[in-house]
Amino acid sequence: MVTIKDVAREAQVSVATVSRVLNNQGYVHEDTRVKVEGAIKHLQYRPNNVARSLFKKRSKMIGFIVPDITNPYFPQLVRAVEDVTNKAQYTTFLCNSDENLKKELMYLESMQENHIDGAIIVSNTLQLQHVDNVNIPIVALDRFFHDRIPSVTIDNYNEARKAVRYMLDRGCKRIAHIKGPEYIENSKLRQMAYEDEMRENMLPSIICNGEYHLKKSEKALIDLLMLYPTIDGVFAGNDVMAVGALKAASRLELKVPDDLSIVGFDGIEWTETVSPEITTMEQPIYEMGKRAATMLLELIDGKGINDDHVVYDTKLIERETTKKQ
Amino acid sequence: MVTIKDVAREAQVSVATVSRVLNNQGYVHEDTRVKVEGAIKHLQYRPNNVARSLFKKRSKMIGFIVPDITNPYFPQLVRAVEDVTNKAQYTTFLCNSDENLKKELMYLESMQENHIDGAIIVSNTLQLQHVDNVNIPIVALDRFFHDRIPSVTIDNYNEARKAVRYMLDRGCKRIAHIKGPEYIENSKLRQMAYEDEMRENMLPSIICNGEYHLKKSEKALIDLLMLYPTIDGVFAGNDVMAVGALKAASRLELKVPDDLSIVGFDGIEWTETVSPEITTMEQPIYEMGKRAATMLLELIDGKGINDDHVVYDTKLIERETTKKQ
DNA sequence: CGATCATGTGTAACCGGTTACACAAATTTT
DNA sequence: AAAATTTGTGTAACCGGTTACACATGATCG
Repeated sequence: MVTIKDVAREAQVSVATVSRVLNNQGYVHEDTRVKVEGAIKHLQYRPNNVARSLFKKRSKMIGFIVPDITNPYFPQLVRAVEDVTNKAQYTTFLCNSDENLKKELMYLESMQENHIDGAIIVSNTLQLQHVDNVNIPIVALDRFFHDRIPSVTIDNYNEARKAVRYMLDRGCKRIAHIKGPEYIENSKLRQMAYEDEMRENMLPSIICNGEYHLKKSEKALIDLLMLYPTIDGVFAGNDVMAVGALKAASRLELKVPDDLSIVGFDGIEWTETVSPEITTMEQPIYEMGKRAATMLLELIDGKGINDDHVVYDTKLIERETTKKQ
Repeated sequence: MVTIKDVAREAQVSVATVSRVLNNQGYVHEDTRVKVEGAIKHLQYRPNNVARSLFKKRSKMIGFIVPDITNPYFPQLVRAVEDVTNKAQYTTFLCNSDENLKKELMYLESMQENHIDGAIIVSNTLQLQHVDNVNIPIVALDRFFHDRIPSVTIDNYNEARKAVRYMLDRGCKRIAHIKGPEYIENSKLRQMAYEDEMRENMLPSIICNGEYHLKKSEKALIDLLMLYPTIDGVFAGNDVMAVGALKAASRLELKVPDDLSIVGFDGIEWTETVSPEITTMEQPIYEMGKRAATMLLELIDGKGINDDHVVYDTKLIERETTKKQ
């Protein structure tokens, strides 16, 4: 391995001078700079970032904890974060927590040990106390974390109400809801929104559990539709379950949207891969990832952030699973 | 930050002793061990992995270069790699190359600078020379790289022939192929297999270009079917394009599989989210990721690997887009 | 009972960078 | 022309660990 000493010897200067050239700071005579750069090129020298991190206490790495990268909501988020951080010369390391506190804590420790400069976290299980003794900037993404932890989210409650209201506007009366897991705050908020909107319209709520899971929501909806065949609309707690709902309709040979309207939530690509394409509340997923990453970099650079809690709007994408006005 | 010196002072021993306790090696008296462990717990000490890496020249980090994490083939691969490497106390850092040589080289450099212990690479653009001056173990995944670089792949050519043969067996005669990008070796092999299998059965080839892209393949197939409405089968170069083909059929109100059979390739989850579910040649994606990661760890540990080039079989999953025998 | 070996611990060099500080030479200011 | 400042470079301490080596003590053995 070529070290800074080798370069110094080759260029007949001290290591300090080489370091100055590398970091482009302090005084270096033009002739010396040329000599050193020549030596660097000649020896194919690459500075050792580990040594550098040790001294500077900056690793140029950030961590990203997601529940599960195979969940189709997350790849875009990861991509966005990577795009931003890489542009700023940071590398991202990825952790799948499976919504499991133990794993999350393990990852946080590992991040600490590796001198990570900051972290982005999608979690409902982590508590303030857990991240408090990790002494690095943290941004919460997709899920609100704590007043003191900056976050990038959407307003799940109000956007979900909009979705239900839209279905009501389009003439649905007997709308069912496929809910996600209760321990996920977002999922709970969407359910509450559905219930409140229905209640305010003097309509009964009817809910089944899809667990954020395609097959489970398909099965749950089939069972529900057998019991209550007059259901004319389904608001799914997320797109994965909306796809499940569509499959259920297909199994039961219901026409979508004529017999049954379906609205999803999230705006993942799956909703466009199926026929008919699914109407959904689209989150600006990539944009959210970008924003979180940008905020994190600012925090790392010690810049205060103006709006610590960014809340994005969703966009109703009218597709083929709801009736046109 | 609590350092090893703080612990040494607290436990009234030398740093060497603390280090011995931490690494569980060398002689340490039981009483001393207890004292040190007490101090560690008391001070909440966590060793600094950066310092450790600097001396040991082992960072306990591995790199993973994929073309694009938002491509639905890759998340499972990433997940598998992470699961294996994390179990061995490694962290994984992820890089999206966009099949772009410049980015790949940039990432390789960054890995070198960060003293990465090894890398897994999905690439067609990188050449041996590029990875040769990076002096770390490398495993190629999904795509064959070079004789000297261990790899985990499938036999694209023969498995694709099986797929076409299966369609012929099921009575399809006028089978078209939606091909992927030519610069991707796997895609080229699958196309060749299609052509060879058709030729050997005295049947003409008919090919359109889907670019591994849903919308493009949908459009390409619609155009093709307009010109040649008697096509009775489509072998898609991957599942994403098979989904596109299914949408095309739906647009043209063709019945699948009665009017048109469709077979995909890869075995990604998308094929199960649509109706009808798509028949596909399933790759053991998770298994492949696991294997590649395991091989890499062995290489890092200096163990020679017996079979440097692992080739997995695919499995024909008969679903609803092909006729039952 | 002296030699040999296992056990237990500390000192200091080392990993590969960065930078505070010292100092000399060149340049500018007064 | 002397003083002050800017420019250019090297020495050595430092970041937080690991480990070779030295040394002391106690146990084992012929």
